[in-house]
Amino acid sequence: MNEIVSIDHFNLWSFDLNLLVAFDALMKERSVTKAAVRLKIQQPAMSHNLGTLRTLLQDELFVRVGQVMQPTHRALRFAEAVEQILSRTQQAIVTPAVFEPDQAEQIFRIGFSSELEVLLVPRLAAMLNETAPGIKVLARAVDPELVHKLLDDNVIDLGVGCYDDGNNRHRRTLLFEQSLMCCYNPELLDLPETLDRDSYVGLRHALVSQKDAIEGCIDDALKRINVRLDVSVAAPEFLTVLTAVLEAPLIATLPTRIVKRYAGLFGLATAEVPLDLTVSPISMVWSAASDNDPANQWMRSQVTRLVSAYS
DNA sequence: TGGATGACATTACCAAAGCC
DNA sequence: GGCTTTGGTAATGTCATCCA
Repeated sequence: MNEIVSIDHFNLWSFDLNLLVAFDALMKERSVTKAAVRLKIQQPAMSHNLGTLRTLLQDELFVRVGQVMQPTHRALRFAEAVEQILSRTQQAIVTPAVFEPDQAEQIFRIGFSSELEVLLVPRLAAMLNETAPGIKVLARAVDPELVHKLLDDNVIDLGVGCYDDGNNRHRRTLLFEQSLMCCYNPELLDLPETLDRDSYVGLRHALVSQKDAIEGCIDDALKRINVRLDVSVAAPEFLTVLTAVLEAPLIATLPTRIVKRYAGLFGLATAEVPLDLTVSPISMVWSAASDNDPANQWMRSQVTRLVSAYS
């Protein structure tokens, strides 16, 4: 088993690694002049390189035998290591960075607003299980006000939710516009099929809130139209809000996608929101530093594809 | 003929000073 | 405090030449 040796950067810095290239050329050509031609430098420059190598390695390295520069025993041993170093370095330089999802082993940390977490994570899990079994997703609810800091601190790789542009360290793409619907338990609330504004405002409400404010995520939209709701329950998870509505005579105002997907499962009735509520669109945000990272690019494309399947 | 060496030119690096 | 400019120094390369 190879011993792992820590790199002494200071000593390597003081040793010009181009000397290894010069040494390799000398080994292959067995001639200072031909080695110089190979590296497209003049013969004296190569001679200087050989002189420096002789000083650093405290060995003649090459001795002239007739027309040939014959390597010493020390040079022959050194050559094996140099060959490996240069060939691996060249391979690392010329091999483009590619991301192979079926081979990759990686954990993606994605911050979601709770609607997107509920809608996307199950499909993301199914997709990864099928096409990229080594990739895992660590999902977490992220406050819109914190998402850019979490990206900066490398706590999350992507954010998907109701997020703004951030600054020039961040990138954002719009995924879809949001709309809202209401749902309630028809056994606890006797409401007409079409709700009017006064009836809606007069009810007790359950809302999703990832902030301290009980008015929840639609707080700004309500303020714009000068409406205040009587909020009985505000919780960060949609599931909590849906079960609250199931148990209590409350009405929930939630993203249309959530209502259409889960209201039926809970036996809840649905209704249009009788207010002109304009809420922020759903975006995906990431750090500029990971903009060209193939793995991050791949995950962004997968999220975009899964989201478009809902549209 | 081919490697080694001295003189000179160019380039890179570093530290100090000035500016915002 | 951070960035840019400037001048000094060291490293590196080329040319010319010497020597084995």
